[in-house]
Amino acid sequence: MAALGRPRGFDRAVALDGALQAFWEQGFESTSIADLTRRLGIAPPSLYAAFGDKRALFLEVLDLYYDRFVQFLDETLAVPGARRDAIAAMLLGIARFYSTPGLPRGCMVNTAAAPTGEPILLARLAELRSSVQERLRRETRAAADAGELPRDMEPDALAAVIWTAVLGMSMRSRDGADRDELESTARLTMTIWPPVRRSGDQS
Amino acid sequence: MAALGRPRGFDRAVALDGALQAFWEQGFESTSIADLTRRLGIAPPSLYAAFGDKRALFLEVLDLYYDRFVQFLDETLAVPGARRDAIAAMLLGIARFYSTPGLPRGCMVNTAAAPTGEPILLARLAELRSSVQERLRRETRAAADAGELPRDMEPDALAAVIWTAVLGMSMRSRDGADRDELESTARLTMTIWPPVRRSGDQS
DNA sequence: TCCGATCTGTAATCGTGACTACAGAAGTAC
DNA sequence: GTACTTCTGTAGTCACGATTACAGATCGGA
Repeated sequence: MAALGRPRGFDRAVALDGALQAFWEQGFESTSIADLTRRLGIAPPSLYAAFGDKRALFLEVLDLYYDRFVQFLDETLAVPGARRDAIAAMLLGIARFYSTPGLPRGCMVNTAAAPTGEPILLARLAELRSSVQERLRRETRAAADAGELPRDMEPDALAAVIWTAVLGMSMRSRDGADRDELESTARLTMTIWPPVRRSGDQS
Repeated sequence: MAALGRPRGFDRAVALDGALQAFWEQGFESTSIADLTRRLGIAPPSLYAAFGDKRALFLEVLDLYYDRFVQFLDETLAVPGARRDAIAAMLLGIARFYSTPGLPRGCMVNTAAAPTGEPILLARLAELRSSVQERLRRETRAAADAGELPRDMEPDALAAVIWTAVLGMSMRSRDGADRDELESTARLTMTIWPPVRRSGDQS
């Protein structure tokens, strides 16, 4: 099980996390290999041996980021009770996530990385966004099935508005919006969806 | 009045419009000088003589784009009647603008151009966004002064939500959302702001 | 017609950034 | 200890893209 040859002189997971920070802050294009080697304290050949080229490293970083984000979604949406409350909590949680001290501003998938002229990376980013949007649609459809939506409200249209708010909050965070402002937007956005008292509800 | 020396062999305004298209579609970084000279049909020295360097050209393009956008805002918001109706029309107009056939998708200031590593350009873009956001705030404050807002609704928070929708719609347009979807989002977003019957209103 | 001024096209220059050749170091297996 | 394998550090290579030098072209004015 022990690896043959000289062992790697750095922790791969730590390096990947460092690359995540760098790409998240500066995006794909303006994060140079020199930036990465300086930040991670390893020389270019080590980087290339461990992760492949810059694109492959970025894709791996994306997966890491996305997995964490999905885990957050799962935890937030798993709470029992009205779907509306879970989604409201999720939107508020995203507002807070986008304004977490110590983390880069906004969402890496939405705003930070825009590698124009890198079709493969752009496609992957779009795929991840699409996946989250689809997840939101599942939630609002479930809410509709549970009778939590007003009769004239399309679940897909509701999901689209919420998704639009997520994207917009990410950009506003990049532009310097503070936590209070984002939370306010999250709350106000949810007023689109009036709580529908279901037959049998208390209070 | 006639210029001295050999006259320019191309129309400066047409070239500027071509550069606008190119930057809008591809962003600053991945639009190369070669792209521009090919598209505009002029050689590099002519481009540099007419516009200065790439950054200066981009800034001039930005001004052109922004002036047109502000003109659109002015026209849409100048209609008499309830401010809410004007703002709803503006949001709907933006949804349509972001999905205009023949134009690049989304807003150039919001999404297309993200010249990471170009602080001056980033600052200018942020400045333009901030300016539009401030414009929205003026509108919602005016609406509040006119008694069009519910008592517990902060005009700045309302402006922030609308601005968030603008940013989000721009990104969704880039991701392929069609006109119907964006219009639906614009309408649903405005349900945040319930029309308040003012004393003396008819119907 | 001749001159100075300005534009145009070709073909460089020049810097930057991704990527790698190579020599040495540091492990395991025998 | 020796052979084999894999990592590390230095110092490149190589391509690409912004920018410009230079020679020729085209204009108004004398």
